[in-house]
Amino acid sequence: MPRSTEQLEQLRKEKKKLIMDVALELFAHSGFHATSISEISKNAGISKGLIYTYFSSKQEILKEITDMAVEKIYGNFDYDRDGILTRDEFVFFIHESFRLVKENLVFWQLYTALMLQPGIMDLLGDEYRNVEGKSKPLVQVLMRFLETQGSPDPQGDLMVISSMIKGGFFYAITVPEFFPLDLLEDKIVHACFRLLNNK
Amino acid sequence: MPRSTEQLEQLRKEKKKLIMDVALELFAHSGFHATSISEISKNAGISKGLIYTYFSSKQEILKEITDMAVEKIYGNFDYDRDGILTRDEFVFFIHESFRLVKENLVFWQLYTALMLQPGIMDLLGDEYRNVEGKSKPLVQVLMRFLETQGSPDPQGDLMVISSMIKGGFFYAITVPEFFPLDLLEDKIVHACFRLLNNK
Amino acid sequence: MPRSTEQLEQLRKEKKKLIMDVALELFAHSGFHATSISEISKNAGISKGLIYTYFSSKQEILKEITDMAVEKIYGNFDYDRDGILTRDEFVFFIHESFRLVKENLVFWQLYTALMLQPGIMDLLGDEYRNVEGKSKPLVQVLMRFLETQGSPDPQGDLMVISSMIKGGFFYAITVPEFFPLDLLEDKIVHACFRLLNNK
Amino acid sequence: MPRSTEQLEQLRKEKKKLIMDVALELFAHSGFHATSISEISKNAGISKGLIYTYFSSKQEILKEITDMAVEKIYGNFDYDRDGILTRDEFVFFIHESFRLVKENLVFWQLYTALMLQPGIMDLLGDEYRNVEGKSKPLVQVLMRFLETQGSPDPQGDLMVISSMIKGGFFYAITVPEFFPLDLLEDKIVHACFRLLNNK
DNA sequence: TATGAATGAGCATTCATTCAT
DNA sequence: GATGAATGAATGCTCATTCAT
Repeated sequence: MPRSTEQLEQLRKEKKKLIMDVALELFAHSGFHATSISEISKNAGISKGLIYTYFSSKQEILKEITDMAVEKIYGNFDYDRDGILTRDEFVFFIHESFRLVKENLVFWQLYTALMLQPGIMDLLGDEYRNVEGKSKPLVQVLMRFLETQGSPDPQGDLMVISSMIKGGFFYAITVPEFFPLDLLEDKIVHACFRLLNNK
Repeated sequence: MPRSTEQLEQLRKEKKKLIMDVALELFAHSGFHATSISEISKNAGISKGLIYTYFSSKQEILKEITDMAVEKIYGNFDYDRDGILTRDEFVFFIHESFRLVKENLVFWQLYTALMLQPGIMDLLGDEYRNVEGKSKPLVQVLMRFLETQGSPDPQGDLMVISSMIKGGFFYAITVPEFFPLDLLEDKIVHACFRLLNNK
Repeated sequence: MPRSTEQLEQLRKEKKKLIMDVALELFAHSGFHATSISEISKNAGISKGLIYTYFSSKQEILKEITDMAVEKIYGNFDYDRDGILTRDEFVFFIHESFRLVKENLVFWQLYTALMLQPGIMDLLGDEYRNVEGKSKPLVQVLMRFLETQGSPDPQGDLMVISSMIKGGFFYAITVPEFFPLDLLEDKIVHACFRLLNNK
Repeated sequence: MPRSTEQLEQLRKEKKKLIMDVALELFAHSGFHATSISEISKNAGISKGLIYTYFSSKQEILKEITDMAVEKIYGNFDYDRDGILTRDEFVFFIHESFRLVKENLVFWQLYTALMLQPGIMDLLGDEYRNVEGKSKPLVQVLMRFLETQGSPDPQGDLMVISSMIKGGFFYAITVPEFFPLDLLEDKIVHACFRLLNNK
């Protein structure tokens, strides 16, 4: 007699997650192409063939990893609320962003590496636009915030602040031991206000 | 009559450079693993076998590309001079850095992608430390500059300014069309002084 | 309460037949090797595993298909009766043969394809000799018929008539739309008598 | 220094032919799907990889085999000349056809097996129409011949004669030891005239 | 009986590398 | 120096078969 449907469903979910976790780790560490299905299966303690019960191809593993991460990351990141950021919300927004990056370091490492290799991004098709697409409103929220703060040059400040945050993320992802991250966050928040206050 | 030794030497150098240029372009565009020796040879208009008279392996091409680029980039970048930066020198320093990045976009793209994949970095061995190693004094020069400018928190400012520059580079490398780069540079320089002035 | 033994037996038989019917269709359409057990199970609406309670291997499905078809086809084809064919019986014999082919087109297609691949035939072992073996008396009956009809060259006529019938079957199997089959049958019967009459 | 172009060209041609010969033998014997590239390479005494220097895929080997055989077979088979067959030409035509089949038994075995598996034929694309296409005028020539011979039922006779020849070919291909082939040819030719004479 | 997750050998194909010419 | 034929290990993937449930 077959196993109960729920049991099976549960089993499938767990195994799928296991594969994705292992794959994410390996992809981030050695790159997509340098990671073989064989390696993934070995690290996951399963057979090569089983992977294909859960994913139709290596690419699909990548795709689903991206989807999962994007869902997980942006899912509960309600930066947009009413579209208007107060000062407190802005502080919260930056710290929240850093928290997300720190909590998903491995994914962001993979994602950043992916972004630098258009060849792979193309494989992902529309999915990747999830990430890029979802970060666009973020820029708009930031822009509006700079305007409400009375910045005399919102566009210039946006560039500078975006760069600062992006750079901070980059340090967090590539050499987290280089700067004490919590300190870096504070300094960045602080710097933002210093820039805004001496309009 | 055999050609003179120098002529031969010259020919070798040119061919080697050709191979490295082609390889860099392809590595940056499609990634190291997705680029085959066959492709490199085809794009360089030579035979597969010939590549192996210049390089002992595919990895060595990557290694030498890194060496060459580091040499070329940091070779004539005398940011250190007397170890002390004046304000003008600081401005020059940032613009010079951006110039270097813009002029070698493809290399930096490859290099950044590489940095995100320890797996490949490890293959390169000590060579990669050239880049990291050579950038350390840069940080020190910056640090001293911040101190001479009377920054009340040189370490914090270093973090923030480093992040800003790194982030700017990242935009330059990944989405150069996103921000007008020249403008971005100016804004970053300007922001630095705004930060330093409102100590 | 358990079902009666016969009921169970009946169920088993029906399921087995279902599998064989589905398999025959798929084998004939895409070939033995290109048809997977997975596909068979899907088309039969059962699980992969269940197939193995009815057949010990993929090859065995093929074997049993052949057996079944041969049984079905030659089982109620009493061409032999008293071993002597009258003219009417000869006519009936040819039409009956065509009917068998037309009614089991898919099987004959598979069988003919199989015959052309000794590799697979070998796998089937003795079973295939069922078909070849059973067709031998057929040839003898034919031979005797030609003799009784006073053919001056029974062996030659046997070759020619056998070829004609075989060729007709081939057209029926591969391009049934090429010749109107009923017409073809008539013409063949007619040709046989024309050949026999102008001894 | 590289080998001379002609030498290379010669080498390539020979090796390509070797691969195709071995592949044809194996395909005909065990079928396309049951024959692995590994087997082909082993039988040809070369490495697996080398096959891909000459053919881009397994399918392409099949395609080129078909092309080659069709070229070879129909290339010097001028059945059409002036479109009109005399009696002598008709005799020559049948014997020539049998000769072609006997000389390329293995190919025709493969080809016939292929025809019975639409799945594979589709892989070949337009190429296969070469064979089918080239045999169409043949039918027309035959038809005209029957008319000039004063057949009262050219269409019926075409069916019967086509079947006879096709069946003869089938015996030649599948069980050449069954009928003495030369005898079979004569009997078929003879039967044709018997059919035509007793209009 | 029936399921489908799991296995692992096998397949077509790719590619860094070697070497005879 | 220069070529490209040749190699064979490795890759992504398939599939007949097994087995815990």
